[in-house]
Amino acid sequence: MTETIPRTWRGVREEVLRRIKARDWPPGATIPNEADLATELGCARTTVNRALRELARAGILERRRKSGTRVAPNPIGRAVVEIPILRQEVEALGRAYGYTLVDSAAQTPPPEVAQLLHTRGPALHIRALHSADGRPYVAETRWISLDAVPAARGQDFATTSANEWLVQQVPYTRGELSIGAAPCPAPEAALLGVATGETVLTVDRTTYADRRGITCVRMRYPPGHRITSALMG
Amino acid sequence: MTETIPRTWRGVREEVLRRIKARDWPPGATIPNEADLATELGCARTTVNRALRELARAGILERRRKSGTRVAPNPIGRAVVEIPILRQEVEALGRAYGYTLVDSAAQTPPPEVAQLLHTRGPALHIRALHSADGRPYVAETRWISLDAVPAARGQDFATTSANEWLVQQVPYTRGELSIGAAPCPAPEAALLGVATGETVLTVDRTTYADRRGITCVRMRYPPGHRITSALMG
DNA sequence: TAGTGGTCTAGACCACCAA
DNA sequence: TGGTGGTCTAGACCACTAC
Repeated sequence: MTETIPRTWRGVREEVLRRIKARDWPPGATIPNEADLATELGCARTTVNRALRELARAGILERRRKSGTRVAPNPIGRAVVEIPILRQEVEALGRAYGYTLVDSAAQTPPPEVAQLLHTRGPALHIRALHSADGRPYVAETRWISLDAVPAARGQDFATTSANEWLVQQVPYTRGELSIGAAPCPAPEAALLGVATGETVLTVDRTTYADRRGITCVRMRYPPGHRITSALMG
Repeated sequence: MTETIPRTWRGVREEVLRRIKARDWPPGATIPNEADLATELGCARTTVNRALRELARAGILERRRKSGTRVAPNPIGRAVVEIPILRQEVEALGRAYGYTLVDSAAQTPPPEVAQLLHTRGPALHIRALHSADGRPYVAETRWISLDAVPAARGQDFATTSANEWLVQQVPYTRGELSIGAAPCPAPEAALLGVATGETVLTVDRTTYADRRGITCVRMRYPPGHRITSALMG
């Protein structure tokens, strides 16, 4: 009963997954190298490489030159949270998008912001409210580094949100995301229509182009909002 | 000034990104096919394919047979949230992990849970507290489908958390994740040491094996906790 | 039906790194 | 320094789908 494995990279991936689940290759175990696997499964090493690469990206395998490939000792689930432009996010829900700039001014940012942005220079401080069907959707508090994005100084953020403008103008290469629940300060609480100090869902995001900090933003959502995502096993 | 692009898939990726950023290929535009790009850049089509595939996975490009490859009209940022086993998450912080089973009983789940799990049968209801250095880290409220995981009935969750046991025993194939801030009910509030009804960071997770619901769990974190992640541009 | 991406192959060389 | 994964190549065939 030699079961035939499709000689495709997906077939190889399935076979490897099967052996992991069957504990032929338990967590932490080193699996055969690419060349041996290719011989055993009757396909090219390139095909095995593709399969193992995908599994490594999914966190199932860990690969290192010379020492080989092993089954990840600690299975880790991953969820991919998508961060679209807010206008599109709201419109995708079939609701009318609204945007209001509250204030915008070049200032010296507080130390913690300056550290995040890797700059000592001035930054543009922006507060805005995004709404859906006329109701508060999210309050945005943002700093934009004028060192990294001098063009932001002359930009009018009353009609186009900084969110949208930045995505279109200044591609970032990496960033950090932090989600929590924190008390909402007065200005943003007023925008959201919640009590000052009420705990709200808070998302912090800092983005960089290479090593230059572009912007850091704090989004506060009114009660009931949920961030959803698919989970990958 | 024909600048030389490294004939590697990363080099091709950078060149494509450069053209997108330079608006040579604006959002929505169709870019040359793989064969033409390979000729122009002086590399094999396989190399171009790899580069474009990676960009498509990152959401920068959209690819379809016959109609070709185009720049994604709506740039979408993606963040990958990792969900390790709680014990490992706590220990990775250099803190002592603690686990306490609060109660565990087979019950008929409420309708909303039954719907999530795709079952009308009984389910195992579990409440537990995970702690770090003796302080509450997260309160877990879980339902496990006894249809999908009959072995859970005889399992002792007093020493090994359901979190850990399930990951080891029942690989899931897909799931859903939902993050929000919601009032904490009495039993969990007591565990976390917060006031009943206080708003706390709440993470809901439902996992499936194929189409069978395995488990759905609600994690409630005490004030101050943050979920962090890297952002991919 | 023709054009485009998706994949496989066999071979080759390189880069990294544990022993 | 040798073993392993990382990648490139040139060619081939296949699968999907817009026309």
